Amino acid sequence: MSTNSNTPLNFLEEIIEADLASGKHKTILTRFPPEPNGYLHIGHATSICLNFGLGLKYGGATNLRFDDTNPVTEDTEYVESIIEDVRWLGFEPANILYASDYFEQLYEWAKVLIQKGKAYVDFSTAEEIAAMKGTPTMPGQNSPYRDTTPEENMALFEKMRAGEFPDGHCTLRAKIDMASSNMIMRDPLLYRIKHAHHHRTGDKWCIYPMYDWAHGQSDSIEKITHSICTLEFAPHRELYDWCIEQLGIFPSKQYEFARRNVSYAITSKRKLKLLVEEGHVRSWDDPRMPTISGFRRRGYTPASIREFCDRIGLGKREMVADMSLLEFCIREDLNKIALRRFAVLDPLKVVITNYPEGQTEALETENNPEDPNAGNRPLTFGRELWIEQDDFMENPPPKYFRLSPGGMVRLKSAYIIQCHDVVKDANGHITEIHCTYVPESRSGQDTSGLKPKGVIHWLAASNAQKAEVRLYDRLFQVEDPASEEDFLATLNPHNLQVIENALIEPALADAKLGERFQFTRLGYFCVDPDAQPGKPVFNRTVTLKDAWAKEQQK
RNA sequence: UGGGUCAUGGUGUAAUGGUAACACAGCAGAUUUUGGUUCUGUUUUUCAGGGUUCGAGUCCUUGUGACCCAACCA
Repeated sequence: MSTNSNTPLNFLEEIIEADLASGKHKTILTRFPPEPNGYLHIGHATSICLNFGLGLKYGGATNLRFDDTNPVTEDTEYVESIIEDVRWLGFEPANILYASDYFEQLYEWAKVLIQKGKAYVDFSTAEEIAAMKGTPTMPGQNSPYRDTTPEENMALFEKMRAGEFPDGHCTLRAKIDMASSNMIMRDPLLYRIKHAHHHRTGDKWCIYPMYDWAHGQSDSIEKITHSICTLEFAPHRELYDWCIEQLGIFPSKQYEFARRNVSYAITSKRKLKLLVEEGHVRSWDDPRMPTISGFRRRGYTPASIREFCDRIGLGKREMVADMSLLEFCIREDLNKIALRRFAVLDPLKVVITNYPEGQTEALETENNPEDPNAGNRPLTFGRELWIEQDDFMENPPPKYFRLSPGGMVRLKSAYIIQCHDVVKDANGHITEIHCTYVPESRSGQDTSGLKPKGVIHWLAASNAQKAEVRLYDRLFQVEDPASEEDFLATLNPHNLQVIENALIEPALADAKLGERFQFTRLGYFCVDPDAQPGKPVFNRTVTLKDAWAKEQQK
């Protein structure tokens, strides 16, 4: 989160600064409250950056609190991955807490409500409750159990806890207003019976609080000052405030912002799960997945994701941020820090006919032109080289300034070469090209006076190594796959291209997990966890901007 | 025919009654031993009607449109 005072404040920052200025709060405390029932995705990342960012910006703090009130969907596996993802993004929670830590307190508070005549045990079925709920335009009807005495309710609620009723036999409901124009206020359910094993409390409980009874009170217990959630919870705010007021506890306040979506991505838990289960991707951390673990494996840096979250802004209207902004952020970050390396993904052999057979020569090139401190590395030049197929055309179109028959090109950090022969097989496919090099054009001591426009990367056949390279493209072909009737039909068939036998320079052969590189002229790449000693595997994080590809599309 | 939230370029976000701006994307050019980076220029904007005002994206009013709410999910 930027602390630049020149940047305009978003509406939450305005609220916080007003609260701080008025003395309503001396410091702020926010929270990120995931339910541990799935893996975190880019949408969660924006919420994490928002909550932790505000805590940091205003010298406050942020809790990570698991909203673990529904034991049938939750698991410690998710707890662990969520903690890992939050830390990977670069944030350290002030406290790692669980709504389940507050079950006893929430139970006591429910009894307070019962004593006040503000809650009752309802034996209606789910269907009956739904039928009595009314509709947005018609008031609901009171439950026949609504006027049970506090004494009776207290005994019944204790029986609920004691396990004397089966699942779904009854619920505890707040007694508010069945005619409220806000559907949420029509006697909301507070507790339901679930004889289920909870990942933290085990079999201690068979009644579990609903979101509305757990969330606000958990905020209050932790003395959260600004409880930030998405817009769909706006109608819940009335109930949030009602509960806190009935109990007379610390008045945490809820503020809503619009969920921040990203184009070409999907954030529905169900749909993400489908992609994994049906094998459209390999796993939850597949580099094509919009999960935080997917972005991590893809090679995105935490800084780039934080920068993206800062740049997309914040508001209260439905929005879809451009994936191209995320790509801009990762390129911007990696351009500064990634070491440059040569790799040839689609090799074409070049023979330098005027270079002595068996001879090699040591050259040098910069590790990162954006960072003088990154130093240099050695390259080996020789008679036989590899270049990209794309960097040679027998019949080049206008504006093509790479290699072609009779044409000249600079081999980066080496010599200028000129093509004089194209060798083809019986089918007419080019098998290799023959060139001459200009001995006096050696980089750094060029006296040739030649200025070819094209500069291409290359590898010496004598020491090029093999590697597997995985090229990823957008998972979906449409900007908003979630709105499609069949989102699977919009999967990009070319979202993954595996190159088994790419060639890399020796300096890349022992790259370690977590290292990121720019493959010169190709894009940014990182080491995949599938890599083994002697068998490197690289993922393409993002391509470089490609003005030539754009020119060709015209 | 209820309530809530919202409406500014292609996408986002500012402008808090006083010249509609910034970023990304796009386009054009300069530089470049990465068709990268960097730099310069540039196309495109206030949902509609009415009103208040010297002056309205902003205030009032009437519409229109979008999203959310009738889970023993969060």
